[in-house]
Parts: sequence; C-alpha cells; structure tokens
Amino acid sequence: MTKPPPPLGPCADRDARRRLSPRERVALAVSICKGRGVRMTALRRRVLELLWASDRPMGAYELLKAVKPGGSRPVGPTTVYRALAFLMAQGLVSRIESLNAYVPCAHPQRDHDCLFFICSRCQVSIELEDPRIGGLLAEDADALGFVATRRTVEIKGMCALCANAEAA
Amino acid sequence: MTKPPPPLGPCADRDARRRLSPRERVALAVSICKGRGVRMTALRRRVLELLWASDRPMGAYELLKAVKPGGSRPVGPTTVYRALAFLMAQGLVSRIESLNAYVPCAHPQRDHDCLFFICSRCQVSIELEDPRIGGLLAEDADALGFVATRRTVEIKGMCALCANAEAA
DNA sequence: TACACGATGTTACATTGTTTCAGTTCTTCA
DNA sequence: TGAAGAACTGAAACAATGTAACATCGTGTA
Repeated sequence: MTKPPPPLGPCADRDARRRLSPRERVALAVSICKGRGVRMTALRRRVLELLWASDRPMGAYELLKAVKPGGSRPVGPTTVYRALAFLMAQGLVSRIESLNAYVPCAHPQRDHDCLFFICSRCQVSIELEDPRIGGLLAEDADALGFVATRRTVEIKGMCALCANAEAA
Repeated sequence: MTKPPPPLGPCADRDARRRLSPRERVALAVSICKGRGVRMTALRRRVLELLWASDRPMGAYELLKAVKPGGSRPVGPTTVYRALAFLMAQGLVSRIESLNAYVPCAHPQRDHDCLFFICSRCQVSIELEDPRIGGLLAEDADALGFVATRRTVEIKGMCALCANAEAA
C-alpha cells in the first residue's frame, strides 16, 4: 500500500477556499497527479475546474451540460462518471451521498476523513476535518470487528448566513 | 413541539435484533404511533414488516415488488415512497444514503443519532448509537454557526464474519 | 512504425425518485 | 346517521441518476 505524499500542514478548514484560488487548486491537483504518475487529462481537468468554480455541490448531469461549451460535440454521462471516478480515486473530489452530488476536496494531499456541513437553503457545502471523529469511528468499528474502508459523514441543516437571514 | 415518549433504557446496540422479534418490533411501532396519534395503516405496516424481515437494507423498488403478494393489485412507486416518508418521519426507518436503501430503526423511541456500519460483501447493516460522535458533531456545527437538522454517518467496509471468511 | 494500454465516444438501458391528479377511506361533528 | 373535510392510496407519466457493452482514439514505448 503506497501512501500519498506527507501532509502539507494543518487542516484545511472552512477558509480553505479563500486561501487558494480555484486556478491554484487545479494546478495543485495537476502536480499531485504528476507526482503519482497518473494522467490528469483535459476532460478530467475540466470537470475539476467546474467543481472548483462552483460554490456548491454539482450533480453529474449538471457537470455533463457544463462540460461541453457551445457547439462542441456532445459528451455522454459515462464520460463524466468516469472522470469523477478518477478524481475520487485520487482524493481530489468527494461525493455527497445525500445529494447525489460532487464537491472538490480542499485537502487532497491527505488521506481524507471529511465531514460535510450542507446548507439546505443555499446548498453551500462546508468541508471540515475532525480527526477526533475518525478516532471514535475507528474505535466503534474495532468493537464490532468491522474493517472500515470508506466513511460518509454528512450534516444537513442551515449555514450561519442563512440561519441569520431566516431569523431576520 | 411534542416530544416522543421517554427512552425505554440503554442504547439498543448491535444485538437489538436478537432481543426483540420482528413481530415484536412491529407491535412496538404500532403502539408508538398510537401514542403519537398518527396512523399506522396496513400499507405502512406491511413496509415496516418487510424491512424487519430482511437481514439487509432494502431498496424502494425491492419493497415495491415485495409489497404486493400474488395476484393483488399493483402498487406504484409513489405509494412505497410515501410509506417510507411516513416511517422515516416517525423515526421507525432510516435511509442509507450511500446505498439508496432503507433499514428499520432499532430504537425508535429516542431522537436518533445513528451510525451505520455497512458490509460491502454481505450487505448487512449494523446500527449503532454513539452519543460521543453526536457531541463532537454538535461542537463542530457550533464552531461554524451551523444549525444541524439531520445527520448521516455511514461506514462502509467488511463485517467481522466476512472479514474472517475473506482471510481464510 | 507497430503494439499495448489507457482514455474517450456512443448507444441503449437500468435504477431511483417525483409530479400530478383522481379516487377512496377514515374521522369528526352536527 | 350522514355530510364535510382531511388523510391516505392508486395510477400514469416523467425526470434524474447511474451502468453496461462495445467501438474508437491517442499516447507512450519497444
């Protein structure tokens, strides 16, 4: 089992989007792929760019429409799903199960273990890393003799901005 | 806001299924509904029975096929989805987002906060309650100013039995 | 160049979930 | 008891999401 490169620093929190621009995010992803010897093709890159450009999770069919600009030849769903599968395998994208949608991952360098706080009003998705929760889940899994491979932790509700707006 | 009846005892853990029979589970659900003044109709009850009779999560269309025994008149998907929506609203059933499937809830008396450990090999779904995780999630939500309404925590992997079988 | 392999295109299909409107059953209250 | 209204169910069409199978293209390498 080859581990990904060492962590770059402390947890990329809710402010992660503000610290690197979408362009820089994509450039980082490209260099990560290069380092791993996997191919960041034009299509995969385009999908990742669209995700970083969006301020909320995007569905596969939404990406499908967005991928082909203007009169370019049509792209089938399979194509988008394959690109998403690649990006997820590289830890560059996560799937939000409760929305059937996809978000770019703010800290692709680490083996991730993310929580998502999803606003039902404005659809924003806030990615957070909390190793304590991973620890407890590992503990519970051990108690059951369960061998965990993938974690899904999604919290639905209202973000601070929307909660304020509603209260007003 | 009317609160549900007080908890009946300590957490219903992985052994919950063994402590009450499916029949008793359904009877409990019926009495809970009566106490709340909501209607456990024949259809809703049938769906809940099917879920308790199954040893793994069931999809809506799987339930759809199972609901109509023999030559009875056909049932549409809407019907099943409506029954599921009711059962979920009453906390009697949970949806497993990562499987698009449904499981009966082992401790419907309490405001639930469940984790699901889902075996990718045998499809069994183990329900667990760990208030510590709920606490941490609440803490993280507070830090973000996020008002949480629904939690989804799903762990995929291999259950103890399957892990042993694979190792052999 | 020729080959191998990974990536993409294309079509058809499977699964999951929703909308809408109509009909039925149940409860309540006069 | 019976009428009104609410809740529940039936039915058909449709929308959204995801997959299978097979052909084609393109890139790297011997």
